[in-house]
Amino acid sequence: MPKHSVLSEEALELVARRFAVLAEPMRLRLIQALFEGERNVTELVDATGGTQANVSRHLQTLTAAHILRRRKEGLQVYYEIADANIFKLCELVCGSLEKSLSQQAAHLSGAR
Amino acid sequence: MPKHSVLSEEALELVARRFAVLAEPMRLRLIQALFEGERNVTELVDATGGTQANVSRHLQTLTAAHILRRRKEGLQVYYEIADANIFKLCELVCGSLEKSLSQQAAHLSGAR
DNA sequence: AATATACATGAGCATATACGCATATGCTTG
DNA sequence: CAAGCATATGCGTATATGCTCATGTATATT
Repeated sequence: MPKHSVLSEEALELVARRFAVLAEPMRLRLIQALFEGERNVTELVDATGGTQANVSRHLQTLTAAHILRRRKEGLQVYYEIADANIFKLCELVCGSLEKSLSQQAAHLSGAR
Repeated sequence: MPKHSVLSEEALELVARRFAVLAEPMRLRLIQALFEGERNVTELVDATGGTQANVSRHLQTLTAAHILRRRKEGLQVYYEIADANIFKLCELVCGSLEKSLSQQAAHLSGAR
């Protein structure tokens, strides 16, 4: 039995889709802005510097992916991170990145 | 001081780029095929069912992202996973996915 | 009820990228 | 050095997705 189970074609599609949701700087900015707790759309627009329309769209994408949760309160809509795994995911990728970058740096500085 | 450091715009771009590399079913298939060790291109073509050209391209993308490592041996080129974080990454995403799916299932089955 | 505010969404444009086909490159062997 | 195999790459096409502008919808206020 393999250590890692083999995923079906549909499962791979889903995993890919999930990575794709995280593959957008603006969405990462939004996630980052929500690290410390929930915020409404206007606050997120201010925090990210995006247009209201664009922010709203990305929030929709993140919510559809169950990464964020939506809470309506009167006129405002508050979003917060719904999937705690996001924190670990970001940490892991950042870790990988640091490695890649230090490798590149070593390469550039002429280590051979 | 925030628990999670705020990333610069360029850093976010890099993180997004990294997620984008993983956001392709064929590349995930390749990674999966390499879970148990290194393989050459022809083997990977057979394992994934893709065309040689396409597999070669995706291998290049994964290697440029430092996710795979390339080793040339005579006529063949062997690839293997270079970044062990990939395993954890995939586990995390699969975990998130299961949650999302079970939520959707609960939703569909009429729990409210 | 009319108006204002917060958020969502439809349409259109621009860009990116996966794929297939054909061909090039690199290495080995006779 | 010619031929053959393994791998890489240039190019064209199709499709997906992000962004902006304008407008729609819901809730609150006067």
